[in-house]
Amino acid sequence: MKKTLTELISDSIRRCMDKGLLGSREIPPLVLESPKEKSHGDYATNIAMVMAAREGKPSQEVARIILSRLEDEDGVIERTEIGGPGFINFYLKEKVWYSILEEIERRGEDFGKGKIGEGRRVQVEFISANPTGPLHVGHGRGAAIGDALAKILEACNYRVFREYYINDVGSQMNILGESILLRYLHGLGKVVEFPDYCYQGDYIVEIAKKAISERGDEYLHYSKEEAIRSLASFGASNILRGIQGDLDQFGVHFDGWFSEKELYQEKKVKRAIETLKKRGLAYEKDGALWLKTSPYGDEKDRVLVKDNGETTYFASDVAYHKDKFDRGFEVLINIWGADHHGYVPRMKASLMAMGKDEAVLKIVLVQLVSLMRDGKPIAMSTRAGEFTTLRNVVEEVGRDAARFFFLMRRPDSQLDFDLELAKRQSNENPVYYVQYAHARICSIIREALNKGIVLPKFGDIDCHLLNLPEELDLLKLLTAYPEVIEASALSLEPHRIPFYLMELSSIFHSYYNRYRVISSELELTKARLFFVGTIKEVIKSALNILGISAPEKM
RNA sequence: GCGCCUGUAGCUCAGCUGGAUAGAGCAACGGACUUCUAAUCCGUAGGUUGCAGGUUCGAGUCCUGCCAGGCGCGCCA
Repeated sequence: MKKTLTELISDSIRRCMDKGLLGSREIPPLVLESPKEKSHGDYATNIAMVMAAREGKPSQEVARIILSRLEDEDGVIERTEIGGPGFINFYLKEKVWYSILEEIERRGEDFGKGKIGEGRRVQVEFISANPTGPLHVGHGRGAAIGDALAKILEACNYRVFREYYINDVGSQMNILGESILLRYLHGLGKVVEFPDYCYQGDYIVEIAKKAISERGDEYLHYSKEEAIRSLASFGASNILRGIQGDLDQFGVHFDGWFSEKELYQEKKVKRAIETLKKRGLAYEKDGALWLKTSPYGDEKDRVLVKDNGETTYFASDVAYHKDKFDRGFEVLINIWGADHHGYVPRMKASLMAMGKDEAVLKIVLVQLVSLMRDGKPIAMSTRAGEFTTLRNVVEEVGRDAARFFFLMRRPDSQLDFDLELAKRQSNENPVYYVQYAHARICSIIREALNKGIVLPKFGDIDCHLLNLPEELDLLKLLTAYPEVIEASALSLEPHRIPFYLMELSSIFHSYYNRYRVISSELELTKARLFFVGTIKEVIKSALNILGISAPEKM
């Protein structure tokens, strides 16, 4: 609807310019908003005020000129007015809102989907936690956001590929191997010291036990280096399986798992470095090889190959991102923990060094999660790490509540996650509030069927019976649903959808308490029954995008 | 020291990319179940948008400087 109206207005402005009524040549970006105040119409635009300065005329007059050439062929506009400092307010005819009901029926599960993606291939890389331990709540937030964004983009006609980058190379792998080896030796009765820098969690002990039961004392015959390397790889694959299990339980599935180790095995890091050298963007200094990132906005150049011949983590990342492009992705979205934000400029710079536009890489920074219980923070030490795993949280509060809580806030604001609140089945908990609205509608429909009422189609109802203020508000919200999805996709902000759901549910609950859907008046019953059915569909669709279930009974 | 993020009601947070009188939920108080699910609803109260300037018709939103909190500034990953 917004789109239709926007076109009407810009057509009008164009006509005014053609006839010389307006002096400007270009139409500034047209902003159409739904005013909070109902007395300001269904939609309002500030275009006259924006143009006023350029035109050298008072904004009210500009507004009058624009309105004078407005041609509403389809007859969607009830009336217009010029308000306040020069807003143009539009009041639409009721029939406009009813048309959404027909659209929801016609498009079914596709309602809400848009096409701004134009089939572009986008890769969403998220979580990408090192395989050195189980996922914690912070990863959970990244997982929920990454997965929801992927679904949002899919709904906007992007072709989405979800990928997990496995950081299975480097010093943390050595530490993993060493940690397991020490537990392994201890398990075989050797006396060992367990240093602070090693991974402390009990899962390391479990992996060591597993190594013992599967391989016996085999590793005792290896050299220390050999044993560490072998146990690191044994441990990493075990931990990775655990991570996959955790994600499965959380309902997150990847299209691809990309191993850093394979990046090296396939010589992709070396080749990426060669490419950069050829472009004259890598140079040697102090025995190391540097990438010129500073010309592209980074504060200094970065090392690709250390003076000892080893490549840096940055080098693999450069190669990894080059590989993403080589695989044909047009847009890259990385979900990162906010503690990596210092890394953003150099990553973007490296893309520019490869001749890419930095805008094709979008990095969503996700802030920390503070776990709480009844308003009190839970200590997050590595030592007491057990309770902060994603698995434990999901087991305690459930998948739906966990997802909703993770998605409720803007990614870049810190999140307080209260376990007791997430479990509580009461009005303090927004998850159930939304799901309950869905279940209630299902219940109404069940009741109607019990009474032998045939579920109506759009063609069977008289929409004009739906003229209560609550009904019109709900219709307007349903109309806005596709716009919410699109805005989430453009801003990469999934939290807009939980907020939309809470608002929709709120008006529905209020409507439910005040009026009856099933009554003795058959025509009214039919109209309302169809109407609440469309609300149910939209709630279900939105929950589905968030990866949350829409129960029919609660 | 430099950089990034955050600062909005007692608490947790929105605020549609600069719009009209800043909004929700929770907590508090008072009400509503013989009617499609009370995991709900209705009402009351709650604000110097961290502080000070600036930009303009108009600022929670943009620019500058402070203050507070978090994070980052490696030839670690």
